[in-house]
Amino acid sequence: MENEKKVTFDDIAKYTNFSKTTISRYFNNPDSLTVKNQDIIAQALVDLNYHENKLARVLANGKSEFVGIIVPNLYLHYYAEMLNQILNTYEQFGYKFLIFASNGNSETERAYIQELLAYKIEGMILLSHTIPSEELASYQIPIVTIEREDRYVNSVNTDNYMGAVQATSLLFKNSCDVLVHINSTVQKDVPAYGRIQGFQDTCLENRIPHELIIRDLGHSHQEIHECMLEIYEYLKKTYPNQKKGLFLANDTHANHMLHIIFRDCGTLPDEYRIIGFDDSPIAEQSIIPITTIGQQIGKIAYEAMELLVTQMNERKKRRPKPQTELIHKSITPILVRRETTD
Amino acid sequence: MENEKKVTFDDIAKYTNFSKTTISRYFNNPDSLTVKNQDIIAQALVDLNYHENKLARVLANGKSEFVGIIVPNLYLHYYAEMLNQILNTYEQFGYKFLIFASNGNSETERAYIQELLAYKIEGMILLSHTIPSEELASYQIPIVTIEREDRYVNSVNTDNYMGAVQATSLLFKNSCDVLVHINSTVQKDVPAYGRIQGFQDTCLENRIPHELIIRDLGHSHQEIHECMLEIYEYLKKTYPNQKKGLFLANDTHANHMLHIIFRDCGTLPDEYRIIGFDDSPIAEQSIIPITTIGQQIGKIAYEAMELLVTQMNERKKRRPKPQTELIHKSITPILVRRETTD
DNA sequence: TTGTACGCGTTATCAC
DNA sequence: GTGATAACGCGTACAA
Repeated sequence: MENEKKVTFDDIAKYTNFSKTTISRYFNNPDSLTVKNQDIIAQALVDLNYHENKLARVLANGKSEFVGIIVPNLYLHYYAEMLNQILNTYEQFGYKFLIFASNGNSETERAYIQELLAYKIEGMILLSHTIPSEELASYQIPIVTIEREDRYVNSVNTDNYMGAVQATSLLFKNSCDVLVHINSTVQKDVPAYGRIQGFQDTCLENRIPHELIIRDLGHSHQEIHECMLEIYEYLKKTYPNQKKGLFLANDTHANHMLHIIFRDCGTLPDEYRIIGFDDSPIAEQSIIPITTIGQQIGKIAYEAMELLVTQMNERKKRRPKPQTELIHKSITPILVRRETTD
Repeated sequence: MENEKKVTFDDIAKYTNFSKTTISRYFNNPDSLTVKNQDIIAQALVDLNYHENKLARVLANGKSEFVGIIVPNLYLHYYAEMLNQILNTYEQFGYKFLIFASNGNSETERAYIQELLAYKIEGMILLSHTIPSEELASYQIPIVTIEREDRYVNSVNTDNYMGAVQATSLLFKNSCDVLVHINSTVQKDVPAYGRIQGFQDTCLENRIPHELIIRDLGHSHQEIHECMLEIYEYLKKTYPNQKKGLFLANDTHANHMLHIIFRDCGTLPDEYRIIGFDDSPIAEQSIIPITTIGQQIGKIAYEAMELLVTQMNERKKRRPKPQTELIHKSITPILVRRETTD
C-alpha cells in the first residue's frame, strides 16, 4: 500500500530542503555535515522508506565492488569449501561475488568471463584450469588463480612439495621398508606436480626404497576402484613381507585403497601405512580415519582475496603503477595425523 | 597500448554515422536494421574494440538479471551441489547469481539481503533457515525457498514423505523383523519432518513392529559416533536375534552406523539392513556402498529457477497481477539400491 | 528503418 | 558546510 515508486536522492532532497549533493555526502562523507543535519536526513530516510541503489553508484564512480569467480564445479569438496571460504571474506573486504561454474569447458568459460567483464567486475579469481594463464593475463584486469598453472598471473597455491615431504617423512619414520606414491598423470606446470617431486626428492635424499606409480586412475567410483585393486595386487606380489608406506594423491584414492586392504585383511595390517592428501571429509569419515595432508583452505582463500584487493586498490589510484613482478604465494599444508599411520 | 578509454555507443555512433539509438537497437532488436547496416556496426565494434556495459543497461531498463542466493554454507555436500545445479541454470535462463553464505546467523543474513536488494536483484533463492518465511515474504520480491519452512513463500522441496515410504517399504520387503528410524529433533513445519511421518505411517499401515529414536545426535564426527555407538548397543540388547531394518536420517549417520556394525562384526551381517538419505558421496564411498534415498538435486534447482523466473517475468509486465496462491513444488526422490539392503 | 530528447540514480567538479 | 550542474552508458517514447 506504500507508494511503489522508488525514492531517490531527489525525493530526500526535496523532503529535507537540502540538495542531492548533500544527501550523497551523507552517505559517503557524513562528517562533512553537521550532526544536526545528519539527523534530519537520517529521519527523512526512514520517513520515506529509502532504499539505496548501488548500481547507480557504480555507473557514477566506476567501483562495482564485484569480484568474479569461476570454479570448475562444486561437486568436489575442495572447490566447494574454497568457494565457501572466499565468500566469507565479504566480512573483511566487502566485495560481492558473481559466480560461474565452468564444468571444464573452455568455450563457455570464455563466455562467462565476457559476461563478468560486462558487469564491471573489478577482479577475478579462477579455480578452473581450462584457459592458459597467458590468455588470462591478456584480459588486463586483476586476476588471482588458485592451485592451477600460473606462469603469467598472480596466484596462491598450497605448497604441494612440502606437503609431499611431510607425508613421505612420516611414512619413513613409521619405518616402512618401501614407499609408494600413487598418482595420475599431472603436468609439470601445475602446482600438484609438487606432490610427485617432493616424494621423489625425499626418498632420494634419504635413500629410501621407493616406487612411483603414475597412471590414469579414471574418474568414476568404479574405475578408480578397479585401478586400485590392480595396484594392490601388484604391491602385494612385488613387496611381500615388507612394510609398505602408501602415499596417495588424494583422500578419495586413499579411501579406495584402504577399503581394498581392509576387505582383504579384515583390518589395516601393520604391513600397510596409508596417507592421503586434502583433508576432505572422506578422510575423517572413512572406516579407519585416514592420515592426510590438510590444505589450509581458509588461509588460501584469504590470501587470494588480499592479493586481489591490493591490485584492485592500486588500479583505483590516479596514476596506477603497473605490476612489475608476478606474485605467487605458497601456503604450507598441515599434517593431520589419524589412524592409518603410527 | 590501445587507448584505455572505454568506448561507448556514442563513439560507435560517430564512427558509423548512425545515432546512439540505432546502436542500441543493434543489440536489442537487430532485425530492425538492414543486414548491411548490421554488418557496418559489427565491423565498427571490432575496429573500436567495444565492450558492453550491462550495468548501465540495468540502470536504464531496470532489469538486472541478477538473482540473489543465500546458502547456510558449502561445507555440506547437499548445499554445494544444489548451488552447483542452480549455477548451471544460467545456460537455460541467463540469470547471474550473487551469492552469500550466512553461516546460520540471522543478523548477518538480513544484512546480506539488504545488500542484494541494493544491487537490484530481481529475485532470491534461499536455502538457509534462520529467517522465518513470514519475514521473507515482507520483502516484496520474488522468492523461492528450498527445503526449509515455507508457510508464506513459494518453495521447492523433496517429497520427504515419499522418500521415507520408499525406504521403509524396502526394509519391510527385506523381511526385517523390526524397523528403526533414527533422527534428530526436527520441527513439524520443515520438509524433513516428512521422513519421520512417512516412516511412522508406513509402519502403522502395514502393522510392522517399529521404533522411532529421536535424539540430539550432535554435529561433530566424534559426537555423532558416540551417539550411534550408544544406539547400536541399545538395539543389540533390545532386539537380539531379530533382523533389524535401520532407516537413518542421512548418509553421514548411516555411514557411522555401518562402521560401528562393521567393526563389531567384521562385516555387515544379514541381521542388519541399512538405508540412508540424500545420496551424498559418502554413501557410495563407504566401506559397503550404502542404499539411500537420492534427492533429485538437479531437478529441484531447475524447478526452483523456473518458479522464480515465472514470478520475475510477471513483475516485468505493465500491470503485474499479484500472486494469489503460494506454490509449493514437491520433487519425488529416487531409491538408490546398493549393498546395505537386499 | 532511423533519429531526437530525455530519463535511470548516483557521484564529481567546481563554485559559493 | 552546502549547492548547481554535468557526467556515467544505455534504453525508450515519440517523431520523422
